[in-house]
Amino acid sequence: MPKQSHVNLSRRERQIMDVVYRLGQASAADVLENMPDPPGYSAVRTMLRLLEEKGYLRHDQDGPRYVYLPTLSRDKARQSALKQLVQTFFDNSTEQTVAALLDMSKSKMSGEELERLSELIEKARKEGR
Amino acid sequence: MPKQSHVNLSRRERQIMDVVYRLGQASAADVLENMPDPPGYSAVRTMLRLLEEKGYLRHDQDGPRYVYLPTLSRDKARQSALKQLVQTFFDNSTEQTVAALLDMSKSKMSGEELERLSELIEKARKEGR
DNA sequence: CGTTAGATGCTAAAAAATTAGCATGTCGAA
DNA sequence: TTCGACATGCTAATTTTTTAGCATCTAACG
Repeated sequence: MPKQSHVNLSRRERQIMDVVYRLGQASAADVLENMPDPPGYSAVRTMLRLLEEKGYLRHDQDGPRYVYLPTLSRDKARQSALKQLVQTFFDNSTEQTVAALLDMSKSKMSGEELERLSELIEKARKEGR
Repeated sequence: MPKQSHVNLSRRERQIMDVVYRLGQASAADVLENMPDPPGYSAVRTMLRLLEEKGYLRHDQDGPRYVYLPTLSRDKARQSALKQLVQTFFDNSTEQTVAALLDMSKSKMSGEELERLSELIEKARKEGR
């Protein structure tokens, strides 16, 4: 079993990373507001500092406060999260995963969205040849 | 922020749940073999017991040994994991998620698979009207 | 210029997670 | 039947995570 860095976060660390990825970037206060069962402000700040020490986050100065950003690009993080999920829950089958996604959200998707997806697949098919 | 049960697992708990979901069911030894940076056998057994206590797993007796299974159906677990991922990394956009999946794996997908996906989308479009 | 609101740095205590160890039970083969 | 391999049950110690508190700094505003 190779180790996956993403999998090595503790519970709070992961919760915080999720918030940061969701928001793109976040101050301690932002994180606090967007966390389930939030601890104190101080606790959040400590975790952010730790995550930075461990290399998962970096911060920019925004006036008086720090704004934290992931060091791993959203794109890479997406890929790695998707891969992990597809492996764990869908036997590594992209097809099954897409099927589940469609099934979950088809009622919420517009015709245009479905149209665009259709085109994406067509493109993939052509490139495959 | 509502709390998501899946998000409340500790690191080891999550690693173990992932293995169990991946395998469908697993003995302590199975889990051990399929874990990154595995601890001792004893530690794994303890976690399995705890996860059962907390209601995430149940066990069947298989001859002399326990085989653990998730209490939440794979289907529900899939949905919940997908939802969480789509929210965190794809701005809640199914379209973007599917696009990323295709992009990640189009080279590995057969023509038939792509064909079937195409049909799935057609079906969703028709149902949408 | 001085005060205040809100930020950080650092440290240490409290709580939770993780691990290992030992006693015990059971099944199958010699 | 007895032994060995391999389970489990339970408990306790260790390690990591998680939290809070206090001292200090900074920017903005009256």
